[in-house]
Amino acid sequence: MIDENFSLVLIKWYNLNKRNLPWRNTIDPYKIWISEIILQQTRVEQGLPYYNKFILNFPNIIKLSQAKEDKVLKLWQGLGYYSRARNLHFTSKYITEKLNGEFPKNYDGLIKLKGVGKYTASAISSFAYNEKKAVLDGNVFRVLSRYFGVFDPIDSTLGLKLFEEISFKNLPIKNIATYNQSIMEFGALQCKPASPNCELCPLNFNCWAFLNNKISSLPVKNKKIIKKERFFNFIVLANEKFVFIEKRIKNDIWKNLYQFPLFEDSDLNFKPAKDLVKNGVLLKKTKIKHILTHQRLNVVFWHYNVNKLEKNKKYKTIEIKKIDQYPVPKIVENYIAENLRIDLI
DNA sequence: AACACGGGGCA
DNA sequence: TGCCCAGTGTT
Repeated sequence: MIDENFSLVLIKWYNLNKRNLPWRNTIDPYKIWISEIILQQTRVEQGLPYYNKFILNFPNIIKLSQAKEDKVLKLWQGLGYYSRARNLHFTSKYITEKLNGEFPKNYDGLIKLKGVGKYTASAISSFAYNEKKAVLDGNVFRVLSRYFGVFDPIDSTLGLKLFEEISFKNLPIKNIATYNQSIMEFGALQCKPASPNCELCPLNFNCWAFLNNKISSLPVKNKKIIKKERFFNFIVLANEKFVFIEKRIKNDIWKNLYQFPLFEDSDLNFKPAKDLVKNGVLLKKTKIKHILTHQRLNVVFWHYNVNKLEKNKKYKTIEIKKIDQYPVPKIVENYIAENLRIDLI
């Protein structure tokens, strides 16, 4: 499955239709790296403001390596998949301390970095160094499967090998970087997942899926995701000035983010332990459903007002006005915004 | 090979 | 609701 015309058409389309994105105006591997990590499983529109914030706060790898993890996670707050931020920070220190501050200059060096897999190593090595590597992301799977009519599941081992072969064989002789950008941009803007406008597609004259009316069945994916039901009870224990928080340290969602003291239960019948909330007055009880990719969270915020916040071994007592320094999950951020920053207490 | 990991947008 | 998004690390 090789089409000599394929890459030429895509590059031509790209030059006419590409968006102006900040990471495309640089060959600084650091900035390209940041953008690629941010964009993993994330739409350009969602990631763009985070990229700008990141580069503003950490213009180079030294600055990132010197930062506290809390600050890195705070800048990442709301973007999800927080291991990306932790690995980004870890790798910045690794490059600064162990690689003498020098960014790896090829695919083989890049792929060894934590948080950098096949896709990202291909992207950085082609964009920054014009190395001959084909990017293979969600967009590319979609474009290739439709154009060449490939029904092998993209999440199977055999399917993956086949797509790697097809994508590599269709690389142009030169302009690897531009071609890789082209096929991804084409997937994002033209060959969209749902209802693409194939009538005005520059590849429609030779697109297998279009010619066979199979656009909506490609690409093929095997696995279905199962949602786990969980029951979270956050105890917001506060007086006028202070509140308890804790850090999530287990290998679970939101690792290394902060939250109000959490009591996870197996159903909705939770009641806060008396010794924790003694002398407290229940001001408000807020129930919220929070849907993640793999989990359905049933969250209850139990908001208690107390006169005095006694020292607690398990929890950290912080000033409410300083709570914005701590990275928190989106649902906690929402609660803070609606209940703690305004004059409720 | 299968699974865990967030949050938002769209049909 | 279910699927997808510039995927990767762990088990």
